[in-house]
Amino acid sequence: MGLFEPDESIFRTETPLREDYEPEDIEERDEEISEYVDILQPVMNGDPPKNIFAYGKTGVGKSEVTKHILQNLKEDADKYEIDISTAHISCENLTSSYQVAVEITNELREDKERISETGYPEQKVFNLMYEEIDRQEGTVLIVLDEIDNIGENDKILYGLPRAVAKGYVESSNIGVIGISNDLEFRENLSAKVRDTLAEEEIHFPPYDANELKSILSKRAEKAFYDDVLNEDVIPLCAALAARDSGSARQALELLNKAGDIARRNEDDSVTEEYVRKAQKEREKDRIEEGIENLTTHAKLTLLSILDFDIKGEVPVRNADVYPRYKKIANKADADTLSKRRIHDHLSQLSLQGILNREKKNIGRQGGSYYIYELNTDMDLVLNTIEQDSRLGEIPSILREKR
DNA sequence: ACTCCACAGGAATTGAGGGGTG
DNA sequence: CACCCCTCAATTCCTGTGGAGT
Repeated sequence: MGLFEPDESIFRTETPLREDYEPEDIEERDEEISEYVDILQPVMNGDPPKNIFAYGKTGVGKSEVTKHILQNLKEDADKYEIDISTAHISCENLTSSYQVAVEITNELREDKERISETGYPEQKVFNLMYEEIDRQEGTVLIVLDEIDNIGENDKILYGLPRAVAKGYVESSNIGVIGISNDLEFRENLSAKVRDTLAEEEIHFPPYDANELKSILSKRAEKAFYDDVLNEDVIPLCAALAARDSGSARQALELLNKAGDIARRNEDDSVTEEYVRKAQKEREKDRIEEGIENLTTHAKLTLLSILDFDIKGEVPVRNADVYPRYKKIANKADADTLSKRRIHDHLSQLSLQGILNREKKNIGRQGGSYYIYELNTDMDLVLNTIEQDSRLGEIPSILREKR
């Protein structure tokens, strides 16, 4: 018997549950689709496209619907020999207009002619980008997915929509479709950017439990063998996801993971219990990933809190954490950061849900401050941090103190 | 109602590390 | 090689804040 063999107990195929799966038909988003169609209709007559701002929380179908719409638009345009090109830019790891401009340029270029991500002056990159856009003919639709990542730095959102008017681009029309899951992002845009970018808006509401149920059922039919799922599994996944985020991604992940666990246990049916386990595992994975990606000093900060926690001396305030952090950093042979910086790290760790914090105010005697405590299992923290060799013996020393 | 503590968090700046051109 | 560009963690400096004590 080999190391591997086909497994036919649970999954036919996991593909329909994966994040990158593109279904033929989009479920439960008819309204948004028809809004898109109405707005983009003029493009078919060769008129300049309107800029669109699509917003809604993660996993509510913004990207899926947008891809689906542009795919259809392109196919239909082809039939009538209308020139349309599209670029879908994921701004997930892009934090400035500069980086987005580089990415757009590279997306439109051949692979071997990609430009470097740093080094050029900003204006040069913008010019390269406009050149590349100009090379396309007809209408160019640029999707900026998760555009909120660029934060304050919204130069590109000002430049792109005006490129034609200003003469940087002559032979094509540009349409920008911004996608954001941060609802405040739109408000924080400068007025001149907001007016042009959010010419048209499409709002994606969270899915409710019923909508999730129907999405899950469709996918599950393809993914699982018949009668593998217990009756209440899909409703439970739908309910958990609807209550938490209304995200289809979360619901699908849950279902996939529940199946995974069933297979691991060599069970031939997926039960509600597995769904609940999957829910817990998901949370654990999220925290683990968060910790792994912390910088050395953020980890040292976290270990300082953990040290207090071991002795039951939580919650603690930054004023007390800082000296402890210094001690631990010295032991780890790292130089110590400023108090202000540790204050930022603590803030960041709290936002990620790794720490808990609570505001205190004792008036005249000391004004206001935060108190922190661990919001995560100690062993999970230690196990994860132990893998970072830069921290040497520190995690194991702390472990022994437990 | 007013005061006043000291911390939270914004703003400006730096310097090392990625890379470019000529 | 010299000189220029962008990014990001970190530093320094500083103002705004909320409520216990008066």
